Amino acid sequence: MQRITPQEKDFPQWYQDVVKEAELAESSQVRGCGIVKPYGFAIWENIKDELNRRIKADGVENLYFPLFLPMSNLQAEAEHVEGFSPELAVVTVAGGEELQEPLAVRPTSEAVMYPTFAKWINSYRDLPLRVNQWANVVRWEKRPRPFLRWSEFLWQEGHSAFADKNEALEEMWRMLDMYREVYEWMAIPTLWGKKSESEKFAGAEITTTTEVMAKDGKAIQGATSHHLADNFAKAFDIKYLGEDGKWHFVYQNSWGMSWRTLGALIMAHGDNKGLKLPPNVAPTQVVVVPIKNTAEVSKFASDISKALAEFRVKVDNRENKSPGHKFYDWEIKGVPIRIEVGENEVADMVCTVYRRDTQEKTSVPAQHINDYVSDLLKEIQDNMFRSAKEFQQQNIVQISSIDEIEKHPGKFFLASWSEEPESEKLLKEKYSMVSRVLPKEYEDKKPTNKTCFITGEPAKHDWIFAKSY
RNA sequence: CGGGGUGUAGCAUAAUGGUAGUGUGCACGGUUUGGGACCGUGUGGCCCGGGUUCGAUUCCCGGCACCCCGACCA
Repeated sequence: MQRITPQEKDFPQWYQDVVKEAELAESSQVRGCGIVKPYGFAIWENIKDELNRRIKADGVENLYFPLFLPMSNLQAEAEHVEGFSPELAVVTVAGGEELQEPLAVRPTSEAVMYPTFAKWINSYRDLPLRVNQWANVVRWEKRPRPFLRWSEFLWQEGHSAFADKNEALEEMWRMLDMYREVYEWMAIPTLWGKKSESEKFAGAEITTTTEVMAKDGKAIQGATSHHLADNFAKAFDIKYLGEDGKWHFVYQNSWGMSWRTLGALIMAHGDNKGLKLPPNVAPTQVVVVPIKNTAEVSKFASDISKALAEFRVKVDNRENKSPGHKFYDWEIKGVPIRIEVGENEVADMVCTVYRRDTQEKTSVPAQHINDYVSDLLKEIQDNMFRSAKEFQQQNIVQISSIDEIEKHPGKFFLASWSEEPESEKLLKEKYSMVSRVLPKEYEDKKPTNKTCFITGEPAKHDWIFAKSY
């Protein structure tokens, strides 16, 4: 029975199948709002814990601001309101009464937090202010997709204010580095750097991004770190009295990563057997499957799991499921290592170890199982990153003319670009593709070609282009 | 918001103007267990409103919901 559509047949369907069959999430009664099931949420919690640890280690404090904000707050920053109005959810009635001023449900919290920042910040001694919140936000998107673009989603959003613009810029890049490292911790390589003018966050001066390549060659915007300059400071009147005795506007950043990371994780690693999880993120790193439920085999399985207690290990003791059924279940869920134990293993005092990434089976003496698993988890983690990196590099095609795009469906493109907004519009109309990122490593380099691949005008930098989710 | 499609059991599906069938799941009993076990018993269903008709799950009209394609999308 084929429960998962092969990737090569219909990639979006494969994705939906994996989300369902791996029991990550399901849809709810409200269109576009998803229910994250325990297995999916456990993965998110692992990512979240890792990210939260890094955020705190960088000296940022967690706090919490409300879900609602007065509509007028959003209108303070012109580009910001223009960018977010179309996807707002608005409350007009509360407590049985029509509200005098409607309340927006936050689509992001700049306009929620910054009026308060204006109160908190008075002196240069109050800077830098660096805070973060874990929260839900709502963006009523036209076409939702599980994890990647649900109407409501969980994320963290960091917000900071500095006296010095350069200090702010340093932080923006440092936070982007943090996101890149978290992705690498998930065995996912990213392409990272600046966004183009048209792809910037509404209200930002600079948006930086980590772009992930899905297995179908589409891009996923993995996390973003923005420099807001003094745009919001002026809109919300956030200023401080400097050492010079004069008033100055602050320079601000905001940076966020959502559970879209799960979508990236699924699409960057998954195969036709289902999800494939790197050990760092896997809620269960090792599953022990007893082939038979005899007393001896059960005891052996239990002993093995005790020997592996330092890892996230689980014994699948379900009595009414055949071994084959259990194998499929854990493969769909992407558990990195499966240990099969039956009468043969008991007799020989060995474990049959299956690794999800390469699908290989090995026989390992029971007394060495802990060392073996310890090494193998590291090896799987490294191997998954290596193969994802290799895949990424093999699927970036360098082109010098826009016409070459149609010869390479499902690829990323590296091309020298004039950075003209009009040329990006043309690219979008013709190939439904936009710029994804100006990789940091190319920012200070001359472009490979002198002329723009779209317009033929002088090129400024080499950029990455791709279709996106 | 434009174009197309679909609403039948928890899920997946079939047939039908006259008592709605199958698979799967679920529950119970038994036999099983080295790649999605088997037998038996049981559980459970026609999106909403109106019209035509002796009779509508079926035909017609309206509504609502969801899915797909497009536009939109830190």
